[in-house]
Amino acid sequence: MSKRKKSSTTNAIDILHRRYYEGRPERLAALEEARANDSVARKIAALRVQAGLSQRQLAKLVGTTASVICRLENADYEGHSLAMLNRIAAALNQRVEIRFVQTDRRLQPA
Amino acid sequence: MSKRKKSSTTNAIDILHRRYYEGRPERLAALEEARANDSVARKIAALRVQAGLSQRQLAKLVGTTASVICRLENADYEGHSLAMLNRIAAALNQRVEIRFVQTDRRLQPA
DNA sequence: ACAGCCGTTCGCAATAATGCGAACATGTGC
DNA sequence: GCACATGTTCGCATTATTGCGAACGGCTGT
Repeated sequence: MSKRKKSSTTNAIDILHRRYYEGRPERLAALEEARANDSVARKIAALRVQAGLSQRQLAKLVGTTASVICRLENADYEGHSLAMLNRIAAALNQRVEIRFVQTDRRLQPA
Repeated sequence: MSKRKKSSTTNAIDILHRRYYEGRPERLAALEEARANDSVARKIAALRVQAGLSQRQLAKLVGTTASVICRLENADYEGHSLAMLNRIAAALNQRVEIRFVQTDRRLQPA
């Protein structure tokens, strides 16, 4: 595990990444979790809008209320369950697919 | 849910599908949910074995106990949460990726 | 102004997942 | 037999998510 800095990076994100996350599994996990939550929230919202539904309409299809949908579409929400994702997916004629992908290599800029 | 259903009839699955699932969103959802749960359970187990870890070892990495891991690896378990999946993924140097894919047409055995 | 729909936030009860230890059955090697 | 490790199931306390109504601000059209 060499620590030599090989590339003279001018990218601030890389620097910040090295400083705050590299070698800190907990922080990396928290980062990934936040990213995942945001991603899921956005996907739900996108799917709903794409289907031309309001939160209340989707809520009715899913069998819940608008406040619940709103909560799910919030990027900061951390309570996503597969059960709920499946219910939403089923209501929108979709299915949820879950994959585990390696994160060994460096992450690329979004 | 039955795992082995290899009949000689080529359209038995189609017939059963039409009879029990078509036009019944609730049953379709339940079917998909069972399939998804089984899939997730298997993926967790596969990842753990692939990493050469026992349930207790993974539990320690994740920050829980072996009984919890065992529960997660059970195909009938319905309580999968993104939080737990992320914890497991992080412990195994992976990240969870979620996708919604359309299931408009007839579903096909993988 | 009014009615209507939109997304959003709050609070709280009810439900469900997690956390944890204990115990069991199985298999392996000493 | 014994010790050890594995996967498994059970019960129960703790924690978190869901369910639901109510209310708010914003926006549109009448």
